[in-house]
Amino acid sequence: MNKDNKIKVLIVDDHAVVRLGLSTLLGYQEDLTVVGEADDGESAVRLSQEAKPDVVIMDLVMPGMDGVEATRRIRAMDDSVKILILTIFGTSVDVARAIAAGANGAIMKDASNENILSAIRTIATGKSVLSPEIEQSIKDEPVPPELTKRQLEILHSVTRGLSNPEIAKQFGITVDGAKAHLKIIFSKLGAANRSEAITIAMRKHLLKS
Amino acid sequence: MNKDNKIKVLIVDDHAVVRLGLSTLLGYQEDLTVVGEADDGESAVRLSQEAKPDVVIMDLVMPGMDGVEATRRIRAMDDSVKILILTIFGTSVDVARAIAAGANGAIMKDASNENILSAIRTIATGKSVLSPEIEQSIKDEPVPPELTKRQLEILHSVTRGLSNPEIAKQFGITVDGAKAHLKIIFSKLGAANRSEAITIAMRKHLLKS
DNA sequence: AAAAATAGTACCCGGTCGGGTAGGTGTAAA
DNA sequence: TTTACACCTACCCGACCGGGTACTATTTTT
Repeated sequence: MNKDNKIKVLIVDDHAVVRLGLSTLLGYQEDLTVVGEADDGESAVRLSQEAKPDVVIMDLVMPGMDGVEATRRIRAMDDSVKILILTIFGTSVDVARAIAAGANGAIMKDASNENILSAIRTIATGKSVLSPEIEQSIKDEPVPPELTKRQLEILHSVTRGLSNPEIAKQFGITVDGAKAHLKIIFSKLGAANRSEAITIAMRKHLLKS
Repeated sequence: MNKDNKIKVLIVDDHAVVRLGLSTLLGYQEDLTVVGEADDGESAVRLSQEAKPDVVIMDLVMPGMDGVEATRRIRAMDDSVKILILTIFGTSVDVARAIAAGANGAIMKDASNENILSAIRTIATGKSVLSPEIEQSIKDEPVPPELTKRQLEILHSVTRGLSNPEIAKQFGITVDGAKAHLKIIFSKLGAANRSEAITIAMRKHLLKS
């Protein structure tokens, strides 16, 4: 790993308590050393250049640049840096995105301290770590149903309770145009109507609000 | 507080990392001592009887009995125990419920270590601690629009995309009956139609899923 | 005991919804 | 250069939605 034979770890989490917990946990381990802590994506990217960690423990939900984007940038700069997603919240969809962005593993919020340590060590050797639940949920949702920008805008209007005539007026198109969009949205989401479409879109985190 | 003049603290959180972080943080303080840790509501109630803490640091979202219910029971048994909600996730509505259940204060996920410590000390003296954001959000939603059990069941069917005839069949009532429920749900939520009702209900966390 | 809320049935009516079909653009990949 | 897709228009049609009103019964609250 490096001359001291210790695995260098960078901790990235926006919660001070979690950072303290992780650094305490890692501090007790003889084969691990914490080389830095970051509380957002920008700092994470910067510190991973300066401190050259072997493993980055990365939270997903953070203010500013999120964990997925930080993962992408760190891996783009140096793909010898291994990244372990440790998501306190964050859904399986987010994790799947992070994996796609280059993360080497992910463990969920309910992980025990032992699980976290073994995950770090496993990842440091170059192997990947995926909890069975996450692996399953990635397979369950092979294609995140992609909606175009326009379709998302229209869907957002639907969540605000707008009718097709109202949507048409708002977007300067005809009612039939609005309906045409809705038809495609429904078929992409597998929804039978507006109500189900909203629920599905919420569940898949397609809506910002 | 007690003969050692130390504030006895019970830590309740289902995340091992957070518990470790908190106990580490509190361990450095001369006026604080950790008398126990719990990872769910049941253990929290039991330990608060055995360990007689002065302050309980309570997470809201936990498997099994949640923080709100645990708060209610602990305060019911002994209202000299002060409870500080430390919510990693958990919305302002949840916090408001916890306050109503007897919690003495709440701080949000982005609290610094210093904020957490000062909140513990403040609460131990009998004062209450509420972050400005939380205080504001409690005032913003003075009346959580209460739906009856029946209305929530029907609203849940709506989120699944069921039509009025389908809802009627499912509940063994007439279509007019289903429509009558929907009319009341809409007026309570201030929604113009099913779509807006779903969005509002989601935002106010009235739906379990 | 009276008032209010919940739950349910029933009818009317205009507007909306969703599906089908059939086209017309433009843009961006194969 | 086809092919595909996003975007938009147009028409038809049966079903559905939401609002209004009215009435009954039970339970809860005052």
